[in-house]
Amino acid sequence: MDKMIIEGIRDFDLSETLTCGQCFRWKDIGDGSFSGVVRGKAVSVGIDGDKLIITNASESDRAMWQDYFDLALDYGEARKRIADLHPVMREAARFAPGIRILRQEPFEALISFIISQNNNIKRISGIVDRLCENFGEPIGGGYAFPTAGRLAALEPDDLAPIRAGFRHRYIIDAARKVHSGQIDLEKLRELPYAEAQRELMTITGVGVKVADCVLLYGLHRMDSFPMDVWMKRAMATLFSDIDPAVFGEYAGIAQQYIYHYARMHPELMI
DNA sequence: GCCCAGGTATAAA
DNA sequence: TTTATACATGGG
Repeated sequence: MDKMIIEGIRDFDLSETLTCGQCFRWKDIGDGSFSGVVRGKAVSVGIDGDKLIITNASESDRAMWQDYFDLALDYGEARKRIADLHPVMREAARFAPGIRILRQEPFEALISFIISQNNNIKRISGIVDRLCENFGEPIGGGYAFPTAGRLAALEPDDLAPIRAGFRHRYIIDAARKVHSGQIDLEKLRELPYAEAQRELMTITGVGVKVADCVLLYGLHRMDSFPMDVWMKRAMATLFSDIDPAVFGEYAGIAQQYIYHYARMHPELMI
């Protein structure tokens, strides 16, 4: 357990990627690096030039970390392609050149985005922290994300310590549907987008927006780009002339660019 | 106090 | 099928 170095890093900005609202367990240490827990491993990460440095990672997990940070995908190329799709996308893509779509654990993404509804990023992070501290397995330097089985055995009131309010019953319902096999998250990787979305929405507290986030951030469904979530909410007037199908395999990244862009241009939101 | 936050469930029109 | 309101909590 020491420093793992992954070389040849390009088009990767840790702050843009880890604080953009796609994940909630990374903390800014202050020197440009971040500490967090992924798949039960507590590490810190930093970038120096073209080197990604992961501290406290074991060498046997190298492939897992490359996968998690989506290092196999050429985001520079993706960004060019997206910029060429639409003038608004060219503008939006300028604002977050270093964003990557992480491959988070599906169950963690599901619970995290249930918590995210009608909430803000800072408080979401606090609730997720308390969820892990109270119900996650202790690991060296932190806590793993709780398993579906552990949460499924609880009652909504047992979640009082995490202070997520009305979302407690949603979290328990999600955990029980996953633990019982009623929802098979892995299966959602292969299903047509609309079917995967419909399955997720059988969970109380999961609507189109949460389902979209779970599919993109938890299952890396890069084909997700629901009109009813992003076109209406963020920039209906600017995108009045576009067919979302043109985004194809870049839809997920395009969606993240738009969200990031819209955050900096609230006047474009409806 | 009031408003908002990576929304959704629920009831009513 | 569409629209209005409540929802727990905490920061500004």
